[in-house]
Amino acid sequence: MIPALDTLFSGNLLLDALRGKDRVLLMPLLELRECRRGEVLFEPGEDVSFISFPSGPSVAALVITTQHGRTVEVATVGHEGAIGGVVSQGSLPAFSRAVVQIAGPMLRLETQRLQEAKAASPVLRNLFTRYSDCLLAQILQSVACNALHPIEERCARWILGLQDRLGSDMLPITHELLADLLGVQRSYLTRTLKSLQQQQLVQVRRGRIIVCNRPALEEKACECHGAVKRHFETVLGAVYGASGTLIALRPAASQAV
Amino acid sequence: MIPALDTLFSGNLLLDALRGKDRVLLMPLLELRECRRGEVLFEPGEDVSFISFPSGPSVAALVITTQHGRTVEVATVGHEGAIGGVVSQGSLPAFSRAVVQIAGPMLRLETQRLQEAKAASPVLRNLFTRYSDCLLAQILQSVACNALHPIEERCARWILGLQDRLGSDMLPITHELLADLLGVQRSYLTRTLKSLQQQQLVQVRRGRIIVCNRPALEEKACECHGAVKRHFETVLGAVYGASGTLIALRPAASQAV
DNA sequence: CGCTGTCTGTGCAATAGTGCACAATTGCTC
DNA sequence: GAGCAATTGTGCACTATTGCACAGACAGCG
Repeated sequence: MIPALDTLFSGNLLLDALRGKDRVLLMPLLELRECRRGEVLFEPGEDVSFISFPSGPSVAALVITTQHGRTVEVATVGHEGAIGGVVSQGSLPAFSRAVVQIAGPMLRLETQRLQEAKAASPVLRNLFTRYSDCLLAQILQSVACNALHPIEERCARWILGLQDRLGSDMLPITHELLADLLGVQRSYLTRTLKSLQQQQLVQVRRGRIIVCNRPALEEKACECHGAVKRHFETVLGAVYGASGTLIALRPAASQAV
Repeated sequence: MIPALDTLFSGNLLLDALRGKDRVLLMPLLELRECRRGEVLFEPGEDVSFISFPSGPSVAALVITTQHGRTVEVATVGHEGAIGGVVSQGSLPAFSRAVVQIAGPMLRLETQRLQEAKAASPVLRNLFTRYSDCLLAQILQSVACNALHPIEERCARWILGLQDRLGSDMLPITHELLADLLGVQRSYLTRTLKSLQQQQLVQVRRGRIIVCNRPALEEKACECHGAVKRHFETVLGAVYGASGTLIALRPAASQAV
């Protein structure tokens, strides 16, 4: 049905970690969709009927909008994971909105099918349990990050995260959008980016941010990026290691929920 | 072995929701422990070998400590839930620290035993899936809350949450501790509480905060308290309804992950 | 080329929160 | 009922961030 799925790599690390019959079980159930920026995968209150696996450079996010219309990103998911009922186990109403941040291909799987496949395969159960643990870790770290860290550090963290997912130095994003995701004023974010640029860490262009000096940017960013990455490595390192390698681990004491 | 467990109510709403053979399955596996404030249930990096069910007025929290020694609470759990591997499904290293905030009895269950019981009972699986979805909702909302809402509102939210769990107007907590949980300076929190007191919402006493005007406090608090409560009601309302009632729902559009 | 809409840069006043020092108060213990 | 340790109150200077207004720059399009 979908030709791309018979080739070896789907472009999603979770799926590409599958082998043998687990692969056979899941792959035929996937539907490939090209998603535009801003496309809503599900709204708060909806029953989430499908899971999306960002493939290649596409990125989706969970966002929360307040009564006053301000928004923040509460989780980001790229080709390292999946979004929609992964943590909340499907069949329950979504609490947040899911939006496509970086356009691109997404592999879509009905929640119901995933549940069945998990019921049939311990490997799948294990894989998704591990991923949702990592996603949770990311979210927990964000609670702390938003409470404690100044915008400049959080901005640097966010840029690192997106770069990891895109695998490119050029990040296609506007100040406006990034400000929304961080939950700050656009005009202040512009100043913050200016500051990062003056420190030679990034270059700011219309509609994109270019990473110039990744190591220095890691230095500038809060510890959150590294802490989450380490948890991914601990919990999913072996899995990802088998296919692509998302994670370049810096040796450090493991941090763990 | 533990006499209290044969009586009808454990003081934990999740456990008290159980009936018949599910109850019989789980109850004998519980160990009652009296926990002191500050007691650490598990540390980051540890394999979480047991789940704790706060009973009655006891409250535990997940907290994250940064490199610079600042801490924040990332989740709170009282008698409405359980802590430790509930979301992260056990057998994976904890990402955050779990600490007892309000001393009291906790029912403890080995993670392994819970997994076995869940394997044997669809009702248990359903119950814990629902609870972890709610806990996740709470955490997601906190990401947004910490990014967007000023301390006064967050402080009011936190007080409401603790009052719900304790079921009392008198909250035994110091400014120091609360400031840590909110991730702000103690001296600033003192001023914030002063302000709430001047608005007749609370009374501040040494080592405790007394709620004077709950409705007005709900008005002052950010929407986060209500949003999370509504999700609990949607997802677990029927369950809790069967035993105690944690949740006094205000009619409103449901918000949902 | 020139227009137009989007995106970015910047000025300025105001509020929120930090960081620290130290005084005042309270509850408890002996 | 004095003393001690923990807790709370407050002053002050400083930084972070908001909120808003508006000018300037860029990219694509006809």
